[in-house]
Amino acid sequence: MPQAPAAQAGRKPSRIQLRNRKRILEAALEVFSTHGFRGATLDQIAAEAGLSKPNILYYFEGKEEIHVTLLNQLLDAWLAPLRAIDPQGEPLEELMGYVVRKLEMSRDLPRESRLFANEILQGAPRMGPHLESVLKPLVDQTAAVIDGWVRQGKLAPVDPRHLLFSIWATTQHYADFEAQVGVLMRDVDVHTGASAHLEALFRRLLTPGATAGSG
Amino acid sequence: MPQAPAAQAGRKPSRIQLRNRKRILEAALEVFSTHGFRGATLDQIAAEAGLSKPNILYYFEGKEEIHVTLLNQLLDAWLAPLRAIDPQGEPLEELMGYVVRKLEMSRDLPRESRLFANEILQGAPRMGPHLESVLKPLVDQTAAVIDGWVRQGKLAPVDPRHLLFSIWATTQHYADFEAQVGVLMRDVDVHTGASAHLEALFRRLLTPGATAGSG
DNA sequence: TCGCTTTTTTACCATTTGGTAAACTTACGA
DNA sequence: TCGTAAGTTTACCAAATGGTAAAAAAGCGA
Repeated sequence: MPQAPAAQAGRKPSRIQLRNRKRILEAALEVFSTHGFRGATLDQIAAEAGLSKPNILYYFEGKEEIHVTLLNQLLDAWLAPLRAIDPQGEPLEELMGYVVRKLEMSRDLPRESRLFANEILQGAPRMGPHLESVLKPLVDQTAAVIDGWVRQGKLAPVDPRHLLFSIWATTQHYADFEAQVGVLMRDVDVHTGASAHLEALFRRLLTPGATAGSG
Repeated sequence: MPQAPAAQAGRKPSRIQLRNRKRILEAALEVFSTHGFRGATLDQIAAEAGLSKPNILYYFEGKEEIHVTLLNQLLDAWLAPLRAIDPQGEPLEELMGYVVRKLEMSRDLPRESRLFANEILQGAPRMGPHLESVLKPLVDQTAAVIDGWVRQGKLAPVDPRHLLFSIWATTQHYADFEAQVGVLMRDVDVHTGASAHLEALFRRLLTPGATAGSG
């Protein structure tokens, strides 16, 4: 067997291997996040990575493997802030901290956000199982924590899952819909305004006290 | 000139023409919204529409024209609820009504939402000018109305544009991220829960009164 | 029913694109 | 410095895809 580092589970990747795999994933992130899976081509990724197409296929089995690798790596980083919520912490501050961290991720890692959005938008064809096995248990667990906080009266009553949806939606919106946000808020410091706004939005929702009922 | 109804600006489209153009656009909405522009193929659209590929190209100049037609038709419907906000109305109820209408659209027209999301996600390559000429003026105008309401003390202080972003993000999330929402809230009545949650979220934000300041 | 227009189908094409084979070059331990 | 393994390039391919030409088939007013 003269060559086979692509799917090779063999040990100890060489320095070159490490460097080039990283380059490819970085290039692929750029290309996939802006064009989606089918919109991206291996040629684009190759050009962006400064490698030839066959060379890329020397490191990865195919287009799909690159995409899946990216997605799975991403999900971990993506969920880190959620894992960081401390059930022992002060409920309101734990959740507000989560909002802030998610907004920062949206600003600092917009490509990752868009990659993820593209995948989910198209029905999560390459991520469904992962959502089930990784995301769902974590969300169930977090939802239980939040429910506990609500029952203790430390938070205003909320549906934990809808709360998470709102946080994800509002924070990631700045990355995913950047093209639109850019048209509507030209040369303004978007992040600062967003931060203040989301701070108010979620603090008001979650602060316990009189339930703002309506007619 | 034996044939040319595709780009033809000529008058009076025949009954067949009307019916088939509608079929094609319906099929294209289905296909584009799930696969994105580049991910969709004319063959898929043709199959979905029950027509042959060349027949589709008899009615539209090409793939791009179908997409653009869909997008422009969509934007109008999409902005209708925003136009429906009445500057003379009761501020809080006008905005809450807007939230409700947007959430209903997300439930009833998820494909349209995803089509739009796909386009914006990829940098609005075929919609940029339209956003500029149609969306921006309308948003500027609405922002002025909301600002007025805030200055009159009828609403808690908010940045109108960030408010709109939050409304769009939270409501459209249920359509655009349906694949994820479905994993996390299996066989639950998502819409009802979402409605109650967003009602609380935005009513608390917007109800004037003590500003929920923080540290 | 005739004759003309509109609509649809049958064959094709050129390009793009994911992927492969095999030769060639470089890295590196002995 | 030499030989083997790792890495890279050149030259291809088959399938998919957007699109076209032209003939065949409906429609339809007179």
